[in-house]
Amino acid sequence: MFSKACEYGIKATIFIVLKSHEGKRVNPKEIAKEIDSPEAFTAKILQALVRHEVIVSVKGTYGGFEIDKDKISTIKLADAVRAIDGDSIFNGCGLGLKSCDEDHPCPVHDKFKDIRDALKNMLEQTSFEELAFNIKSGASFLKL
Amino acid sequence: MFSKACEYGIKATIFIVLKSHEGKRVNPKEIAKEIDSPEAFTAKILQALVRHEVIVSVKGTYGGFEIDKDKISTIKLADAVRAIDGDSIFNGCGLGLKSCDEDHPCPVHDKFKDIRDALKNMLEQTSFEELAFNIKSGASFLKL
DNA sequence: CTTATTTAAGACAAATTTATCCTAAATAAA
DNA sequence: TTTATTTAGGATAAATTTGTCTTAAATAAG
Ligand code: SF4
Ligand code: SF4
Repeated sequence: MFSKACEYGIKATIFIVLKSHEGKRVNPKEIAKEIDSPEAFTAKILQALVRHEVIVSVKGTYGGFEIDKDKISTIKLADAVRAIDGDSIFNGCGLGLKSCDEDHPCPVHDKFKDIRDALKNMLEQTSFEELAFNIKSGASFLKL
Repeated sequence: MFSKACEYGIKATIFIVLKSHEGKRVNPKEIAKEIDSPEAFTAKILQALVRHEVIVSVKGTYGGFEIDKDKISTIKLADAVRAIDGDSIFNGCGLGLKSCDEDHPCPVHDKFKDIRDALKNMLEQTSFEELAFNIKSGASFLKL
């Protein structure tokens, strides 16, 4: 479904939201430990999230990654997915014809479109704040 | 979503269904041309479909790949997907935790489960015969 | 039985994704 | 300003997926 990079990116963003709520910044080491991911690879993914303005980085002592407090509630799953995997999951799908449209669809188009749209809606409607809240309350987990 | 191999496998199976309806066998060359895929790689995928008993192979002169006529209507998208990509798409998902269950879910579990189940249902309910019929009627296409 | 034909299988190669490592650039503290 | 700290970026490596090629095995026709 998602690339490994995207999975790490989503988990990392949830953790950063969690920490940003407390007004704290986090570094790649801490993040990788928390989400059980390879540290250097995670750092690369964080760079991509910064470039796409999903998260913010601060260099130097006491630096790290964070999210603007008043922006936290606006970030959706789709933002992280788009930053890392692009939007192929939103428009490309099924049998991956080179140039497909409603008038020249692949055989699974009608069946597939509904699933793809449901996925798209879910990703665009689910906020990281909501996901982070469930971690905090112990309803869900970032590793194991 | 699906691997390239799985995409080719699905298209190939649709084409084989189409030909089997006419009582004809097809070889990898013909299949690859029809679905616009690399021939040798497609041959490998056909082997996997044979091993998983989705299609049947006949060696020697006038040999090729086919599907038992009375079995055609029973084959579902899920059969080909399982044969090639395994069942990770049916149970693994979301953030890919190592050992996840309802009691120890990842943060996206609740959101994700619905999509995954919808996908699973679609794959298990859609028959290749139905897809092949749409090709035949010109409602959908295998390439371009 | 012999031969031509076709799939099966395994070794190999290319491309992509995942992951690591080292150095540069930025920044804040002292 | 100097130094310590931290992210950014590029080179490299490992693993996986995608793709090719050659030979073996099976089978039907003649
Ligand atoms: S035709 Fe429809 S289902 Fe098939 S690849 Fe294009 S958008 Fe996806
Ligand atoms: S969505 Fe549910 S089943 Fe999928 S990885 Fe997360 S916890 Fe596991």
